[in-house]
Amino acid sequence: MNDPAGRLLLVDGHSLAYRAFYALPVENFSTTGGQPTNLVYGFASMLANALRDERPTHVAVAFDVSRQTFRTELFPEYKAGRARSPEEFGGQLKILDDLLAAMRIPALRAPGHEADDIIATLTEQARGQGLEVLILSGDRDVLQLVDERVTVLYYTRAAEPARCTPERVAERYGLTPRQYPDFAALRGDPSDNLPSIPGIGEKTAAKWIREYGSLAALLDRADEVPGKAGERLRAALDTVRLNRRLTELVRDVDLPVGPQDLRRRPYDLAAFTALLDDLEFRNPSLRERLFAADPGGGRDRDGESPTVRIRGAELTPGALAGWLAARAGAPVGIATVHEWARGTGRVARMGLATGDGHATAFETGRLTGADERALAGWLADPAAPKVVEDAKAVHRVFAEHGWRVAGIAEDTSMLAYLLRPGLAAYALDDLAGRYLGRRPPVAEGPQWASALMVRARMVLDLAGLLAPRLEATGMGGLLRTVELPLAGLLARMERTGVRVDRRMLGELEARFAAGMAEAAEKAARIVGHPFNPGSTKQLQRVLFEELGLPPTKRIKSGYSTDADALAWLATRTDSPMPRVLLRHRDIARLHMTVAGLIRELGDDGRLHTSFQQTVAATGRLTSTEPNLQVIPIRTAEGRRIRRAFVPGEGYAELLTADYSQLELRVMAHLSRDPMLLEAFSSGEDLHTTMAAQVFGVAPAAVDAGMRRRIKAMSYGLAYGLSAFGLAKQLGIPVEEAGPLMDAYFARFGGVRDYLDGVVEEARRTGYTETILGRRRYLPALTSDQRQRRQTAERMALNAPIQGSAADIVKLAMLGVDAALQEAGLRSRLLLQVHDELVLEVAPGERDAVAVLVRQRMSGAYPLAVPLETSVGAGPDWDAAGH
DNA sequence: TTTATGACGTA
DNA sequence: CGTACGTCATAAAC
Repeated sequence: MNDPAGRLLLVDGHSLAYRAFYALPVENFSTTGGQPTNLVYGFASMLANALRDERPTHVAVAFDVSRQTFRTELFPEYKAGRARSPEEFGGQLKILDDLLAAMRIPALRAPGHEADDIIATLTEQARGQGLEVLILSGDRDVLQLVDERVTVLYYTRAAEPARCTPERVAERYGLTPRQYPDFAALRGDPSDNLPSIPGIGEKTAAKWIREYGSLAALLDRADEVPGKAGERLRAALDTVRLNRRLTELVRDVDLPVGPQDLRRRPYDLAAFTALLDDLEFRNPSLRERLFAADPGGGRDRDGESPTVRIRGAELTPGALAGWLAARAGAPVGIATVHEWARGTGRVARMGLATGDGHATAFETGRLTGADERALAGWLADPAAPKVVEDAKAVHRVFAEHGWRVAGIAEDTSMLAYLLRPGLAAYALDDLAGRYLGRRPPVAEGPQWASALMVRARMVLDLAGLLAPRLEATGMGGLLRTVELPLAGLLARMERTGVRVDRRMLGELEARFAAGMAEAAEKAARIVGHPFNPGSTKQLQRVLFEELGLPPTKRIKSGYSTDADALAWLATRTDSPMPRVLLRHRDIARLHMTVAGLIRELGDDGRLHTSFQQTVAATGRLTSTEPNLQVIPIRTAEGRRIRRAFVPGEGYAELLTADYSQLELRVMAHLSRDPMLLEAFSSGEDLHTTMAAQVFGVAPAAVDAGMRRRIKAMSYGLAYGLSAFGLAKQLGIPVEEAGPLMDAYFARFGGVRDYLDGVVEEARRTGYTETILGRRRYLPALTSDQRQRRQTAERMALNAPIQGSAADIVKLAMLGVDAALQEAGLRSRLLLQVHDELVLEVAPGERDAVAVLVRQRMSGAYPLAVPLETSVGAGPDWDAAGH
């Protein structure tokens, strides 16, 4: 049904918001910052579906302004008795306004009137202009507007709204739409608090309206209505008349816009994507539906850049050398397509673009020999500035061709990460919408060449936008002297990988699998039937129902079965079950780790992890596929896995070097607490020295328990530990933990002052800062929700400590790598595990490497306390540890 | 098939 | 009611 005049979709905003809010459990929908999003999510989803299914040419959303309307003037009890909406409701309505603004959909409000009245008014006007009207609502009052050209999409709990046409209304109520408000007035409406007539229900009300044709006719002839029901009607005439005035929708509200002003417009893509990111809406289906509903198409046409038309074409063979030479010295944006995913593989195709509007694209496999040499030379030229989307990936993929890359001047993902860490993703496709208001074309299919040119230009434009912002925040140096050089180093480490003994891993896998089976059988014997100990749900049934063990901590799905809970159960019962389950957990965990390593192992017998440089909000690196930062170390069985990490062909040993108490030293440096500084310079065991201070005894008199408590508190403080948490950690009553903290701060008060000060300053400025100026923004610090605010406070006091430690380790990595090269050694960095570096040592280089690593690590950054590094070497990772 | 949850390893 | 992560298996939703 295509209508030249168009289709107008009118949405009852409050009604839809209300449905969304109660349809989706608020506890499942909130950002990591604690902002509830269930309402916005549900609303966006319903709206996106309606836009997709109805394809309206015009759209508006109407909202109630407040409860004060002409109806409450007439009838103060109108809608009284409705439960006050929870606080999460109103807050999300504000976000809804932002969402609609970004989608360029008008949000209409009219003081003194309800959303329904606005809808009725626009419907009336649209009817006059020949528009088809669709009304999306969960409120039946709008049914009175239905006619041949006006359909109500009535939202119930069902997934799809019901299409209410005149036929449907007749079917459902036996009434015409015009008769609906008559019927509603007679019946009353509990949700609007309209009184009903005792004894008169839906059936009678509908019958009367049908018989008499209208409410007016019925009331005129009220005397003729027979029986008890007639008496009741006559007793309630005033009520019914009032009801009728309340149910009639106003069709001439004074509005600043008419239907013609509601024509759909392209999204404000920058605002729109930024909002989706802020809300942490990552559901691809929702995102896709919302983008698909953008009348702007959400996608750029080929060949156009934000500011200029790109002049370029797929490269003629032999032309690349000339193209590059003509642009000598100018920053060139690069976009690539790899042969396989994960930032690895060779480069299949690439696009290049400069700021003057020139661009080109080509397949690397079809370059002439001269072009290939020109490209390799240009890539390796530090004086040829390159602007890329992901420097580490660029280093890695070009290395597959044997080409070294130098002169990377900007990296858009790094820029965006430093400017705003903690976002879900920093790929071009994520950033372009937010910052350029455009969506990059997909570099596939017949249009790949122009798409790559546009993408390359977008990379360049994005960097042009972000780089000045980064300079303004003082993080330019961090980018250029730490992160960009580190990207090259990480690419090398990833490509190198770490050798593992496949056979040893295979044996461990079998051993752990057997151990799991054994523990599972033991558990089955105890309860009398087999079950899956890996299933939390089955575990809960076995423990708390079948064995009747005492309840543990409550979680969403019942009672917790985590290690703490099982250990507690073990002390509370004679049943061997908790211990068997703990054993099963341990082995299952080890099995999983080993199986994962085996799966990731390449044909070269080495594990090539990926280091993520733009994930952790504090500035740390992370490791994925496999995650080599979580290889077990605490138990003997776990360390067996470390023994499988060995030096590769041509190398003699592994060497590990780690910082001692790096975060505590950072805390001492940042707080300048005199006692803590002194404790570090004494050279004695740190925790013992501190315990002696706190407990007021000689260091020799400090026992293991005292030391343990102080150590736990020192580390805990850097995480925002409370007395309650400390008590739980140490297994002591809160009444003991409080005084312990007081005693600690009596000696190390500077630490407390510092931690308080960090939070205070972050609240003022909106962000925390590390020693290298790396920022973390924490807007939740000023939240009026306590829980949210306190979480942000803990993040605020931890971020400078963890982040500065990360800064130092990154500096150390660069220092170590540079020193190895300067010394002409073959030994090389393999892994970083937060405060530990793992190297592969060439024969005969161990002592030189040990000295150099210690020097560079301890000298990475001057702190107010010495940076101590311990170094060990051995035939495997476990043996190298200390 | 995809997404959410609980659990747990590391620093 | 202690920060920062990634991975897995299971269960639920689809």
